[in-house]
Amino acid sequence: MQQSLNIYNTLSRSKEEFKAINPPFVGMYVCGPTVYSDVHLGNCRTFISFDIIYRYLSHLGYKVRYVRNITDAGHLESDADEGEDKISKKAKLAQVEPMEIVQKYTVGFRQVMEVFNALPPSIEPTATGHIIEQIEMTRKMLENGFAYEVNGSIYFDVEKYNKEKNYGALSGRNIEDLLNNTRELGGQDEKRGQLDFALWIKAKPEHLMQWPSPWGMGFPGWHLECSAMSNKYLGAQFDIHGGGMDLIPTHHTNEIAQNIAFCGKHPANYWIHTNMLTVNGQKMSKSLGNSFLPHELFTGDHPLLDKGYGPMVVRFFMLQAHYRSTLDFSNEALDASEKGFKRMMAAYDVLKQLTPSDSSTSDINVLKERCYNAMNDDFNTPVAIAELFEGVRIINSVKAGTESITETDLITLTDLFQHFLFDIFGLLTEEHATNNVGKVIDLLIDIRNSAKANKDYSTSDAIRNKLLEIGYQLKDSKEGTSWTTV
RNA sequence: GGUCGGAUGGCCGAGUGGCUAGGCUGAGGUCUGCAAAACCUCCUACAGCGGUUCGAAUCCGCUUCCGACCUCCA
Repeated sequence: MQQSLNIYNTLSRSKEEFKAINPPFVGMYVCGPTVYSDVHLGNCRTFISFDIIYRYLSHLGYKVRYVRNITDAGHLESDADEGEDKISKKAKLAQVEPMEIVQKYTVGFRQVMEVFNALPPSIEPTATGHIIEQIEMTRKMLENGFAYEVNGSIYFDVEKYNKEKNYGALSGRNIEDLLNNTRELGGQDEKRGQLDFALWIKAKPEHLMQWPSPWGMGFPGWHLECSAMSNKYLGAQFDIHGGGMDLIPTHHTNEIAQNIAFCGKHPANYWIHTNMLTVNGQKMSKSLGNSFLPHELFTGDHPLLDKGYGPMVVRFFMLQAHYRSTLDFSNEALDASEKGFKRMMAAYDVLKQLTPSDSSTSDINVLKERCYNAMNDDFNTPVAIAELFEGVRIINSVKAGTESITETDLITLTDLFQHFLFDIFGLLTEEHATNNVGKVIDLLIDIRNSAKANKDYSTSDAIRNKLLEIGYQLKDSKEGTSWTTV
């Protein structure tokens, strides 16, 4: 068995054995959403991926402090540091308080996460709740000579930073290439260098969101809140920092620069980045207009969808691809996952009813080992699921009587399925019918059995077909008739 | 244009220098009054062209195509 957990680290571009700084404690920071609009499915994929990582680390016995921020200020319309704060802009359009926008989309985000059965993080701090920390950090960066003030705004001096440190360490780019390829953004001449970014932005009087600072009224730049909050809750150096891949070149690169400029320490040992969800091969994004909202997916109310899919089917679909691969979104792929998910869950129900024998025809311990090996290899959920499907085959074969399993192995297998399906993958069984419905169906099964005994097949078929129409499927077997919801 | 990453069977998706996942679909079979489910078997793929090697889909080079980032984006 592969004992150790290996994680692909963006910093080294290779898999590394995971070693916690202070075991059994693990600090993990994940960049959360900017709450100016609904989260779409691509956003969800990232948070579901980190939910799995959080769950697996916890399952292994780590005490994880999982910090995921809510960015509710500072995220500008463009990186020219000229535009308006995204939330401020939305608030003006809707003629509401910025905090109403923030509240609406924060609540919406949490609801969606709950529907996907993603565990809430240990701490969910907000940018507006940490203005003081951000001002303090900015002050320190000025003091350390990595930032400069222009007309009440503070900018980070990237070229100066890069003389002492490696600005492109995370993205793998060198600064000359970046300088040569930076597009002319225009309208921005306060900054000394093209790559410089704002730490603190002077607010115009009409700005809705602004706070007092040593440099006058203003608001913090995007990137800064994550540096400030990770530092506050996880310390200057912690174990894991994550987010979507699209954050690597700018947001995370700048975060690292800020933390180093602030205290000289690289914030995180392992940088984990999740890949994009695509639609017809293209990244799902708000600006491309190809994004799906979770409720559109659940109801099927979207031009690209033939039908709706349950949140657990979507979760299972996402787990069938590795988090570092792009995943393409289509009806066909969702259909396949839906069937696979139902088969998996049906097998779990069967598993609970199996009767043990004196010997096992399959090596359950090897199966278990394979499942853990898969997860230990950079959280390889698709391989782990493939192994579990081998378990499904065993379960169904034992039920059919073509294979057998000992009591010890049965316990191992049951634990394995429970741990993986529910604790680690975070799946939920679809709500089974209430007891009363179950009793009524059992009664109908009895009546149908009498009819069958009398060879009154028109009655027995009618019962089966009508039940199927309203969503309950009967399955005859040697042990009797069972039923499932469709 | 620059940087980086991909191209896997009908579809989705793992993986990897020799033992060639898995799900879905399709075909056949077993079971069954018939269905459904389940189980068994089959359809055996790695973009193209070279090279390294006893052996490559896996390593190297070139070509074609696709994507991401360089503008806000998980």
